[in-house]
Amino acid sequence: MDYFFAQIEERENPQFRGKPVVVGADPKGGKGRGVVSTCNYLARKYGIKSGMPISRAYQLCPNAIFLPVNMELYQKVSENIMNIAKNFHYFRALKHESNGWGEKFEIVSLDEAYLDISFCKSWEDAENLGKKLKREIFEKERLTCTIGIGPNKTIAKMAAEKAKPNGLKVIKPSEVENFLDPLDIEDLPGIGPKTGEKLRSLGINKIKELKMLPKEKLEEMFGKVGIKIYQRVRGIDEEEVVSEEIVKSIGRELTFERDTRDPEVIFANFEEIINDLKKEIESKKLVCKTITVVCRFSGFETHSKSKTFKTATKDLTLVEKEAKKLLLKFLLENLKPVRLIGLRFRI
DNA sequence: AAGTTCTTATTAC
DNA sequence: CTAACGGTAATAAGAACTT
Repeated sequence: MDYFFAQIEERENPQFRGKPVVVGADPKGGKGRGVVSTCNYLARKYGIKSGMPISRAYQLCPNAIFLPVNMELYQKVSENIMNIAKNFHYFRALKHESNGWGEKFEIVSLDEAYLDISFCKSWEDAENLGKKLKREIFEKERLTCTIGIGPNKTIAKMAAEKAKPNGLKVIKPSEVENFLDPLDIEDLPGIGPKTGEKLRSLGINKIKELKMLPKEKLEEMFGKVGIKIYQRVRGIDEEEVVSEEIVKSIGRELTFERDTRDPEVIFANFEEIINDLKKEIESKKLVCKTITVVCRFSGFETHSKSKTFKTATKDLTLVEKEAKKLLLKFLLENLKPVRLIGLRFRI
C-alpha cells in the first residue's frame, strides 16, 4: 500500500488532502522523542521520511499535520485489504486451474503481501491481473497501492519499490539484469546502512559494481548474508511465498518520556509490559523458553540479559520473577539513567 | 569437541 | 554546528558456558 497510515488518514479526513501529513510520535513542539511512522508525499517533499526522529520532521516542516498512530484503525483496514487480495488471488488461481501452486499468499506486514501467481500463462496475463487487483482494492477501499511483478520475490519487491506510488511494474526475466544494474546497492533488500557503508568504502555504489565482487569476498565480509547478496544482485532468489509464518518470539518495549533512575517508575512500567505479554502468551496458548530483558541507558547504549529455561514453561509467575531479577541486575550494575526497557519471550 | 546459551549487530517495516 | 532516534520481529555471528 502507498504511504499506508497517512493515506488512510487522508481518506478519513478529506480536509488533509493537499497538505503535508505526518503520522507518528507527538512532536511536542520539537521536543518529542519518537519517530515518523509514515508520511504522505507532500511531507516527503520537505525531506521527511519514515523512521526519522519526529523532532527532525518538525524542524523540516512545523506546519505539517502531525497525527498520532491510530493502530486499531490501520489494522482493521489492513485486514480488509488482505482479505480482498487473498480472495482475489484464490479465485484467479481457480480460474487458471492451478493445481495448488498458486494459492500461496504471504502477508509481510500491515501493508505488504506477496502473491504467488506462477499460474499465469504469460507476463501480459500477470500484468492484467495486477491491474485488476489494484482496481478492486481502490474500488472497495478507496486506497491506492503499488504492485511489482517479477520472476521471484526480491525482483517483485524491488519493482514495486521503484513504481511507487500508485504504480504497477513488471520485470520479465529478460529485463532483470538491465533493471538491477543501475540501482543503488541499498535498493537491494538486505543491504541496509551498515552493509551499504562498508561496500561504499570499497568504492562500490551501484549493483552493477557489486556484481564484480567474488562470492568468496562477500562471504568473508558478510557471512551468510554475503552469499544472499551475491545471488540477489544476479537476480537469483529461490525464496518461496509462504502462507503462514510461525511466531518465534513476542516482546514489548517502552521508551520513557525522559531518562529516569526512579525504580518506582521503571518497575511500574516493567510490570505493565509483563502483564501485557502474559495476556498475549495465555490467549495464544504459547509457552516460554527464553526471556530477554533489554535496557537502553542515557547515551543510547543498549544491553540485554537473557535466561533460558531447561524446558519451555507455561508458568508465567516463574517467568515474571526471572524477568524482574534480570532487570534488577541491570539497575544494580549500571548507574546511568534509563531511557528504554523491554522484554521478549522466545517460544 | 560439541552443543547450548548469552550478547550484540543488522535489517525490515 | 551537529545530532536528534519507536516498537516489533527475524536472523546471524561470535563469545562464553556446559556437558
